[in-house]
Amino acid sequence: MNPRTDSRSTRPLFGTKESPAREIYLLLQHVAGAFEQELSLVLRPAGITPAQYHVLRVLHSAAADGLACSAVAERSVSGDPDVTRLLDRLEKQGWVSRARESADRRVVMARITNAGLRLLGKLEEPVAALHARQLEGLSARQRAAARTMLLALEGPRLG
Amino acid sequence: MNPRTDSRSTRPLFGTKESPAREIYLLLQHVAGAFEQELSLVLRPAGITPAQYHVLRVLHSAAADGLACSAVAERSVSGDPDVTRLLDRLEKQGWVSRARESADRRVVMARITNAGLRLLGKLEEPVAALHARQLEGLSARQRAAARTMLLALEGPRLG
DNA sequence: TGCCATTAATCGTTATAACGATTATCCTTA
DNA sequence: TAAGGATAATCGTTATAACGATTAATGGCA
Repeated sequence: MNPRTDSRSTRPLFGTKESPAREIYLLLQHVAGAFEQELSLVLRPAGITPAQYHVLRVLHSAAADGLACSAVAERSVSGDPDVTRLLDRLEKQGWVSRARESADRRVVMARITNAGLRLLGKLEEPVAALHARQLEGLSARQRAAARTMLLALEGPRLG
Repeated sequence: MNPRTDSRSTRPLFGTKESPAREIYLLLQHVAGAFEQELSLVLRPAGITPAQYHVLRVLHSAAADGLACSAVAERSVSGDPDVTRLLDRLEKQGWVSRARESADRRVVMARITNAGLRLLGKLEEPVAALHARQLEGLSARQRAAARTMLLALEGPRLG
């Protein structure tokens, strides 16, 4: 592993005199950032980013029907404010195709291509292995608790 | 709240047929992203980003001694690969100062200015309020569990 | 002492994120 | 049915992130 990305492995934890709430905030950002960085390393040989990978999976679950660009944005992890250009890049690489609807000509449907499906197939195993490794510090019981907790943190935002 | 940032409040959750490990990964990214976005809104009037705010706090805890740029990078939440230009921006706004060491002329020490300290002072209350609100979905017991869990997730990375 | 590996920070460049404004299409209703 | 508001996607621009290469200074060692 190169020294740049490795630096995150041995970085000292941030100050100990943070408020409890801020400590949790920082830990959360730290873990989420490390996980995403690790995923990006796994995806790099395929030439896609974590956000692009997630969109491909979303489109996969929509299958042949495709999904309107706005629907893709809504399901995006980061509420991507610019799905258009993210799809531009995926389309240029041949992983998705886009077509304007005939019914409502405002909407553009995005679909994953066969090449995109093959790409997801190749990535499935290494990505699953990564996630397994990332969670290996938690017992099965702790994982269930983690899920509950994250849903509780997300919940307040859902109105 | 504007419609752009509000979209994240009502976004449907991602697909239900994800693997357990991936579901946790997505929840984690989702919550971390939402929290950071909310912090960025609180910081916006002050003209700084969450990463810059964190660096200012790190420098604050280092007080007058200052901190080498490399030390700042190590303590950065995202292992910032380009602290130089982040500090450039903070310096241009007057929140930090930099000076090359006389002992070892390779290292550049960064220090927070008095203006930077005043800025942190003004931000302290709104940021604390935000974090309190973000965690209001968790009981005190759950917060302790969350901290333990996040440390367990981070731990494996520390060798 | 002079050389070379190492370390600290910066810089050049490309890619992506973020924000606002714009265009095209549709829907409602007066 | 024509006008005005709403919605979908795109585009223009600026700022930041990411990556690699480079420069400057140090320390060890023949």
